[in-house]
Amino acid sequence: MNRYNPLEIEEKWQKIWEKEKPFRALEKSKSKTGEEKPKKFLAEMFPYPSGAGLHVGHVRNFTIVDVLARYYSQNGYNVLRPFGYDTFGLPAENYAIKTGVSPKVATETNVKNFRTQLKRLGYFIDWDREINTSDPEYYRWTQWCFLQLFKKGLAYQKESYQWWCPVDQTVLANEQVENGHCWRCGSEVEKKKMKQWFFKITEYADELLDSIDSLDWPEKIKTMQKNWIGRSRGAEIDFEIASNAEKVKVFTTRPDTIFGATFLVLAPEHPLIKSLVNENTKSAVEKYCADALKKSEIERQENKEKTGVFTGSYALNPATGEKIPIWVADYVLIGYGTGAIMAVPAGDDRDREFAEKFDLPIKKITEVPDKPFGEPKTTYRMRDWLISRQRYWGCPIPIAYDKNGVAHAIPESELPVLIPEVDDYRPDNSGRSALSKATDWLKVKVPVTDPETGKTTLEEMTRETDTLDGYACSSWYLWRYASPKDKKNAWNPDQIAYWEPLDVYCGADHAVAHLLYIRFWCKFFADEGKLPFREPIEKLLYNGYINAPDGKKMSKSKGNVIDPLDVIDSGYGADTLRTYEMFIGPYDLDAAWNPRSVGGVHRFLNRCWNLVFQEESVVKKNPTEFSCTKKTLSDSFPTTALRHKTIKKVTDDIERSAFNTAISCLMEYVNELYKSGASAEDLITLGKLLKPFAPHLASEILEHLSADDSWPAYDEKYLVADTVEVVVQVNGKLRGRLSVSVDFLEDEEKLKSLALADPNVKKFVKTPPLKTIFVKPAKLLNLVVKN
RNA sequence: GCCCGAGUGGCGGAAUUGGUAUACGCGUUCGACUUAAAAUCGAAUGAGAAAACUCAUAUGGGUUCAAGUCCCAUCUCGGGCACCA
Repeated sequence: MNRYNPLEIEEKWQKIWEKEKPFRALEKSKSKTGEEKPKKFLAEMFPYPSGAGLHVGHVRNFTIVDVLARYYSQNGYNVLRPFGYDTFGLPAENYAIKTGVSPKVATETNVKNFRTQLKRLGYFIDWDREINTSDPEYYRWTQWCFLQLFKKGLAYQKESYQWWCPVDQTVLANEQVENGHCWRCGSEVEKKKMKQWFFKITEYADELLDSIDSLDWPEKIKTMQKNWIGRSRGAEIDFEIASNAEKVKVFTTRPDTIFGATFLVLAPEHPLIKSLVNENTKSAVEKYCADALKKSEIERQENKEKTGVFTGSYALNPATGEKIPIWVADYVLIGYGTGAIMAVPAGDDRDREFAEKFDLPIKKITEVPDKPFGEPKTTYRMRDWLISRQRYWGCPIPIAYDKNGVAHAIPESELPVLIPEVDDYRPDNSGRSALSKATDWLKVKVPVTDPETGKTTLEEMTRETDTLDGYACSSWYLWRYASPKDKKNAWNPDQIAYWEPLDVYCGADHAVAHLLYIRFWCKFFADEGKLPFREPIEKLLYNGYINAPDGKKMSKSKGNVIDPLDVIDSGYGADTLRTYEMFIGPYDLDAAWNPRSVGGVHRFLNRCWNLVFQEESVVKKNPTEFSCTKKTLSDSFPTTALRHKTIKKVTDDIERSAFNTAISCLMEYVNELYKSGASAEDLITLGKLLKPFAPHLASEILEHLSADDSWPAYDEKYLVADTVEVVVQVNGKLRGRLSVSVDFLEDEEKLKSLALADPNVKKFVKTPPLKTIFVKPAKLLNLVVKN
């Protein structure tokens, strides 16, 4: 046979897989043998299909899932590994604005390209379950989900100050603002007062927080989510205003420090400020508040120097009865607690700094109240999820407004609300999306029932022109995977009961946003009786990034992007690429691309090929036992123990997601077989163990040896040798090695005398040992002596 | 500032429960094959030493028969949050 030619082999097997569809998940009811297979449902975070095609980072992410899918499949599981595309979003829309190509067309092209590339990697994907969030058949159900939340009051409108990206001309969720910059275009965000749609995620704040500990997720992600939710327990205390009947409600985590409260501070946006100013202070306070709003959040963050202004009014400290001044300052945030604080400069650094700057009293806390002041209150750092986007290429919000501006749900029977075709995709300056330009589409008749007569009439209304945050589309796709073609339901309850929750989810991003939102929706739909579980993801693998060879992030502008298709086409093939990305290091750490190491992995696969297909001139085969056709072997065959050891190690390593060491173990195995010769059983085992990583080559090997791909079992009895090495230490230092019969491991006295007979050990043992310690699993004997 | 991680050869990394530190790969050196090169195969490869050994897992202490692993302190790097009362 010829040399290892990956491109030829890969094309052959990809054609076979395309035709035979071996990666289709079995419907539970259709289980062939009658005997039910256990299920495994695995998925990666579905990608945004960009015009650039697959990235090596995608390949790492998808290959992890692929290794597991193939491993579980080889172990007899009914595996569901679907695939999808997160296709709504700004890149397609901005491309449309630039080129005039509609986002729909551009998206179709990109998805097609992605699919072709994915197939060239030989992925174990059930292609009959492909989904796409901008497909009307998909987004009608996104709209349905919205309506369920709307019905329960968990989708609501609120006028408030929100993050606004002036370049993308849309509002953003808190989770999409990174250091005061837009997560997509990087421009500085502003605050804008707008009426917007929200999902009431705070309703589930406690459960989202309390159930984190039970998740089999990386601690890093769990901590980030805990911090994001940021629960604080404290109290709300009313402070009476000296000059009028109003009260200022403050939130504090330390109500016990109230004796040290010497002034109050309100956020510049606080509604009570108007009633607190007098003729002397009015203009200064108004100017301060207006400036604070104008200041970008960056400025507010960068300039930690305290600023503020006195309102002219006083409040009464309920503990001391003292009159204390009320100030306005931007270090108090309107969105947290009550937007007002009692300042305790003796106990709080920020308050002290403020008091020192404005010469306000600092009073030592000498007394603690017997009965606590105020009402116990819990607050959260997390805010409700802002879901309106003033952009064209998103899922339309299924809402219309009557002539009084009241929001009405579009009836479920009228879904989907399709995205209208427009000529100009640009949002306008008014803060409305391009949907507002589809004048015919805007008009809709919605049935309204008169509460008195009970009569239903059709009323002409105007459609909502905002679209949904893309994260809404990805908050339920894992459930759609269970029944992606269902025309009657967002998800089919029987299929959900069988497949879900997801066993393993793998991704490298969205630690708080997506992974929090999907938990929120899961709890909501569980409360609705639509899901039989409260956490959607059993196990989360959060993989690291792949960086350029210099360790820096790959980016088009730096010109250091490695294209996975180039790696394949250069002659290495997909198996080398996949195996290399699993070998590059622990899956959860960032890694730098190393072109030479790719060559090393290719050499390894080449050696695998040679072992099976090459003539004796290259590989020294076992002179007595080697035969590719011989299926039964004696236990005394020289590589039997090694084979069983390798099976155990590779199995254990895949189970604990240590893909890099699983591969190094296979390398050792192959190196050893090169030296000692291989039996047919050894080679079949190699093919089986290799298949999750290099499925094309492994399929070729197994076909050649007429073997199936069932995962091999190991037998403990082969893992114990007749003769074992016992390490001898003196005071913890290695001084000798004994080769002894395995029976001696039971006889510590015998080992001790053998050790003391060793000339090298003798040199270090001048007096009889005080004690000896024998560690059986490590086969280590430590002699403790006093010399 | 606060909260997490992580520091091991020339490089990526291994050591899973406190028990033989440096597996595997890259690189380098030498050898075989070749007119030659590539490819391939074999050998060596933490530092010092001829060797016995000694010293090495960021730094300094500690616990232990035994520490890369546990404890305390310090330094460096990475990530997250950041005026959240």
